[in-house]
Amino acid sequence: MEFKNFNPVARAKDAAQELILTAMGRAVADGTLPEAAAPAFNIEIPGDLKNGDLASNAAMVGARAFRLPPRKIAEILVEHADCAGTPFDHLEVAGPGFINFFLSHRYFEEVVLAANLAADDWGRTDLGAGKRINVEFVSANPTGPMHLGNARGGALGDCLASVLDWAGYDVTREFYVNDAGNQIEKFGDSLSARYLQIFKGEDAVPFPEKGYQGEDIKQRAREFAQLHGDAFVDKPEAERKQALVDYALPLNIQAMKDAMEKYRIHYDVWFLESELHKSGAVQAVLDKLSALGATYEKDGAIWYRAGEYSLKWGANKNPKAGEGEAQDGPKDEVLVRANGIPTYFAADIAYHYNKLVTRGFDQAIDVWGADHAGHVARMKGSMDAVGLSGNQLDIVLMQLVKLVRDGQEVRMSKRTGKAISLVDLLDEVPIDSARFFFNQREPGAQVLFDLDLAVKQDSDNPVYYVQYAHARICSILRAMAEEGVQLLSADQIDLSVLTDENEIELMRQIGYFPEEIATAARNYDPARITRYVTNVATLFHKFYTTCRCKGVDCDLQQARLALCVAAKNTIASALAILKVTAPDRM
RNA sequence: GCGCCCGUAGCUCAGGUGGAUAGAGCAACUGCCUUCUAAGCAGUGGGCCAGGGGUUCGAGUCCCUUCGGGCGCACCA
Repeated sequence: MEFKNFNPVARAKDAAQELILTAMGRAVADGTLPEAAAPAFNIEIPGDLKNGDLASNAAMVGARAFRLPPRKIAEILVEHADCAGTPFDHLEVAGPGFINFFLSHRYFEEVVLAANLAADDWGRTDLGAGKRINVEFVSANPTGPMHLGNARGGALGDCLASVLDWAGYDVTREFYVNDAGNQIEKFGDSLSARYLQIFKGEDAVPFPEKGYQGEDIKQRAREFAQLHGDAFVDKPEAERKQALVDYALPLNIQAMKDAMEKYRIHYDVWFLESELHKSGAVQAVLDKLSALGATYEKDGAIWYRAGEYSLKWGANKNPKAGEGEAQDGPKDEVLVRANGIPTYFAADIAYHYNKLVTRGFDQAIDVWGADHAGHVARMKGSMDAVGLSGNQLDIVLMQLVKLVRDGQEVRMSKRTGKAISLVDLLDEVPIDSARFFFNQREPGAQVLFDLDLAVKQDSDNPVYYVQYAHARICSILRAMAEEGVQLLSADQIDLSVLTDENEIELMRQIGYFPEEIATAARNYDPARITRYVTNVATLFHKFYTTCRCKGVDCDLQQARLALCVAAKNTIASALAILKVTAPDRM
């Protein structure tokens, strides 16, 4: 049997579907059911496993079409179903007309086999069929240190990318560096003011009102002053600013790269916004929009006719539309300011055009903070406007992080620069803990990050619960090796002896792994993986306390060791997706 | 004011396209270490799924509404 891309759950569901359709056909053929089109029905995993391993509502939704009571239809279908050659042992009718499917033991044996033999690839599927996806995340401004929100965005984006990779997509991780435009101007103004203050005194040089207040700006200015002394004090402002930015920006970008690497995030691409301006890509996309009639001029600026493009993606209507704007559409957007400088929005359109056309990605995913929600509709709409499709760009909106310490919310302030930075966080909290925490909640849910809990090195911290399961398995394998027990290959072992309830439940959970990854990929929700791996750990701990490997008869011992290896491979792979370490001992 | 997200145990949260008796982890209480790691396991208590209407065989899930949180509505990014 080939276990590449094996997904037991998907296969069982397909088999169940097939089984019902075949039974329906037979029943119609022999006249027990009237001639009727097969209704659309579900195959699902029941909440209570007493109701079978899988269940279908086929009889209930077919009541109208077949003009018979649901239970009667269910009985007819079960009578006409043949489980031979399927993953099922038998079928039952229950409740108001559910058809419940009970898996054969062979199914569970195949799960153990697959998880052993596929080894590091257990869990992978070909759902994505090699489609090229670009996942862009964090993309923090290089003008200052990254904050807690970036930490969540990093963990989320990186794990989302992993999950897509495991689901068979060809994934590129990307960081968009905003090294151009307004905020770089502000960056330069701030640096210049701090530099001059060093030589002229803080009171003598006014700090720009909208400048960056952070200590990091002062630090860069001091470093620059140590290198160049007062050589730039009397230079023209533009020249001084340029020199300061040229000095500080690469250092800031490098600092972000270092922090991300420490956080175990490795980007395939660091994409510079400035390249889009230099290469003429921004101008090209402006020309294209203009040729397609999506722009107009007003008050010296070039505007984007948001209209139906944004509306299609759920944008607000603009209650006070100005002159030239559609009265019943969303607000139009400036692409090129009256001063001739393109806006961030213009560059962003060019950037996504670059992803989808120039670099030929099939799909782009952006992970954004919820504070950018207002940008979603017009960004997707602009893809339609340049002749692509808004469907090719998916935005994952992430709610912001609340930090709790000593039971108190720690307020973050961007303005004073007193926010807890990502670097501070990583100094204080173990990486395993941080990555696990940030992936416990779905993107749309607010995260409460409890610093005290994250730092704790005990069982209150859920990451250790999972890691401990892995370490325990390794410990069993070590103990067996010390006793001189030879591990047979899983396909040489009689797995039919694994009949304890705890063994069955562990095997069942292990079998969910590929489908769990696939669902996480489909829903862009890597938080499923932390919940899943916690479940596996729970079932392993139960198995551990009731089913011993040491001191049992040889056949049972081999079978249990194979189950241990299956659990170990599953936990290790799930943790690998999260980029959390899987220790051999604790 | 307009729009988006959210409201489930004391706390933090799960509950794929509506399904069978609403779950987990913390916290509280009670048990279990001469045997592969007790960072573990077993058990007890705890709920008008924010309130109110509707849709149907069936609603935590879908629709409307009220209340209560969060976030957006720039020639910022």
